[in-house]
Amino acid sequence: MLDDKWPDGIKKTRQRECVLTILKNADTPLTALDIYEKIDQSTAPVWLSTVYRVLELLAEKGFVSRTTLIDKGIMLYEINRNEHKHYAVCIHCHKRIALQNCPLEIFTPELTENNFHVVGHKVEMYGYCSKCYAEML
Amino acid sequence: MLDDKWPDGIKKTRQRECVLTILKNADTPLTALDIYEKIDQSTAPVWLSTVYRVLELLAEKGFVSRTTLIDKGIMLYEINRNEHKHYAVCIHCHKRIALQNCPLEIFTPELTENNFHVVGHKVEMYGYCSKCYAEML
DNA sequence: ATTACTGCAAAGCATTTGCAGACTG
DNA sequence: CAGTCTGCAAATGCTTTGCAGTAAT
Repeated sequence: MLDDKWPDGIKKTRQRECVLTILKNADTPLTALDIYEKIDQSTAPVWLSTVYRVLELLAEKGFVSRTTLIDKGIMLYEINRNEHKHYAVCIHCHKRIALQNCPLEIFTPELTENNFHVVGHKVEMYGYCSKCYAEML
Repeated sequence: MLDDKWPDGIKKTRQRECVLTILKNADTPLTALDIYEKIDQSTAPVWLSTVYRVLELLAEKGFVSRTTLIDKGIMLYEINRNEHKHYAVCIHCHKRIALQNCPLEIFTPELTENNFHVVGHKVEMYGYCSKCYAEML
């Protein structure tokens, strides 16, 4: 995906590849700042505002999807690999456990009834992971 | 719920009842500003920062739950009435259609396997409502 | 009376925007 | 070369915080 040429009038730049690579290698959704900090700023700097702009572009084009942290309203980005879109999120340590099942067809009849055209979806379960739950007892 | 006495050392105040009433009467999640604007500031003013503080308290105590708008990271609050927790959200006009089905038992085996203790959950479908979809064509 | 809560102002912080120079195709 | 993109700085806007006075138990 996007290894060679980018679509339309969208140019392939070092900064964009930088962000994309990090997202590809991530196994959990990242904040813009996370991504910024993973970039080696000493040799090939990429500004935080650029990271935001790249993320916005990628989201707009459908290459990444956005979520938010529960408590704070901080935006998280993850690459769309058509998997790992459902998580159990620990309220305490924010660890995310990817869930495999996707039962969303169950909503389909309701949605067609409303003439709603689905583009994406999000499922998150909130609670305590085993470790944090143990600590609380 | 909370009609009479409030729990623990938590005091019942005009401001808190104000916010709570608005949340109870709302049929869709609201932002802090929405709530602030619904309060009659000319006769019984409640400051926006107070609204935030009340919402934080209510969320902490489990009386309201939080969501966020998709594109912007703006927090939405809705009262926990153990229903209407699943929405189809229009990307364009932000209209929310409440969904009735809740197929989340499907996740249960995975969660117990991970020793994850569920407290809450959220399901949101993103797309275009019939009106906005028609406008786009 | 004690402790918690609110008004108010100011700070905090994630995100966005404007503009001039740099780079891509 | 034309049209995009990025560095950089400054602004924006939601949310939080500090403090002194006010109200609830």
